[in-house]
Amino acid sequence: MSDFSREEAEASIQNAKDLVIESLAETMDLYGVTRSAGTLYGTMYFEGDMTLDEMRTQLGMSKPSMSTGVKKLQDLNVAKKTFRRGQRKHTYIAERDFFKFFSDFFSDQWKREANLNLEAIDKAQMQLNETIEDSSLPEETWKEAEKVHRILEESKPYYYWLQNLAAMLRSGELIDAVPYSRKQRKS
Amino acid sequence: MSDFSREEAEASIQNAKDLVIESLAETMDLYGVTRSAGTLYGTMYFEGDMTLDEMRTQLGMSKPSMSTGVKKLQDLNVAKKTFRRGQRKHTYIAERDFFKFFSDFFSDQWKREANLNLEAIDKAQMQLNETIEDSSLPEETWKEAEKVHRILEESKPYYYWLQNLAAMLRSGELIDAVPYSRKQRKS
DNA sequence: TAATTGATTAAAAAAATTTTTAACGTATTG
DNA sequence: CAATACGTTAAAAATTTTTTTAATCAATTA
Repeated sequence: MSDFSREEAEASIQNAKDLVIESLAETMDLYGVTRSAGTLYGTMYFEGDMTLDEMRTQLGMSKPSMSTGVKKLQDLNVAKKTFRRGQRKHTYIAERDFFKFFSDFFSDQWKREANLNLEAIDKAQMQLNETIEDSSLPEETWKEAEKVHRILEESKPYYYWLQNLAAMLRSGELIDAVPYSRKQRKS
Repeated sequence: MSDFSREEAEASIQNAKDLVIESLAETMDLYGVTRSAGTLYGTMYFEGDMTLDEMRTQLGMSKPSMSTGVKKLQDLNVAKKTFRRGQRKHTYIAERDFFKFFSDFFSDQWKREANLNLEAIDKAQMQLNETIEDSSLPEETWKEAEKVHRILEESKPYYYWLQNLAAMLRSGELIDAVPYSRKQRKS
């Protein structure tokens, strides 16, 4: 039976895509990507490789927007430059492997976070030691220095843990330690 | 020996704190918190409970800023309202347990992300099925519908995996599966 | 219960980010 | 090697977000 005209069917397909594009864009917000770059990713997600002009046509935005958008997606490793034979324009394709994205993104982020904070803690503790070792200061003062030193010391295990987690994620260990299928976990 | 005056020592302690406050604020950017709310958290991190007016004095900002900042931190579960005996003003204290923060934050975020996308995928696939089942359409059209359907189907394992990861994180399983100490992992 | 203090909401101002238009540089092709 | 097409950078415009001031609401106390 023929419920749909061809045009209706194609509009319906586009509508289905849009539902997911919306949802992907909303998600990518959480990964520090603007809504428009997220929508661009979602659009590319359903296409083969695309030129900047094709993107612009689909999204109705300017070409520099596409250029910077693609750049952001490349930084995130979710878009790659491709070669299309006999095509003068540059082409780009979306990375569809979310596991790879997850691993790259969070292992980088967590490693950076841990290193940044541990470095600050080290510097702060060295500076605090100068005060702590100075016996001529009033009790109140070096007690405060010791308190701050202790608070910082107590936070270190978290950052070590985060470094270890990042390493496990990068190596693939973590991915495989969690089941891939639905409701496989005990209830 | 007396290298420091008391004032110098106190300035030095504050300087040490500031190093870490800066670093915490930069980190919290990654968790969707504005720089100023991040700085507020860092400030509270080294203090006991604080009133809005104490915060404002320390940060040199307006009281409504403190009010909305604390609210954001409460939403993130990194600040809690406390009771200070005989204190009319409200007081708040920073949560220092980063493990708890990590678990709460990411298990929520990942669960939301998985559910949101799986829901969109479901709706999209149902809509695509209408086109796929319509035998009167040109081959090109239902082939496209099938392709999109397949792409979506192939992404599901990732979201199931993410749901499982979120559950493992919430239950504490994941935290304990990763070592807490430095360089414990094989090199 | 009136007066006062403190917190939040609303509206305005300020600041930061995103997007576009326009200019520029680079590379490809005839 | 000239001409043209493409991509990126720069500057301007537009939008969004953040912050503040002002007003309102709520609660405590005298």
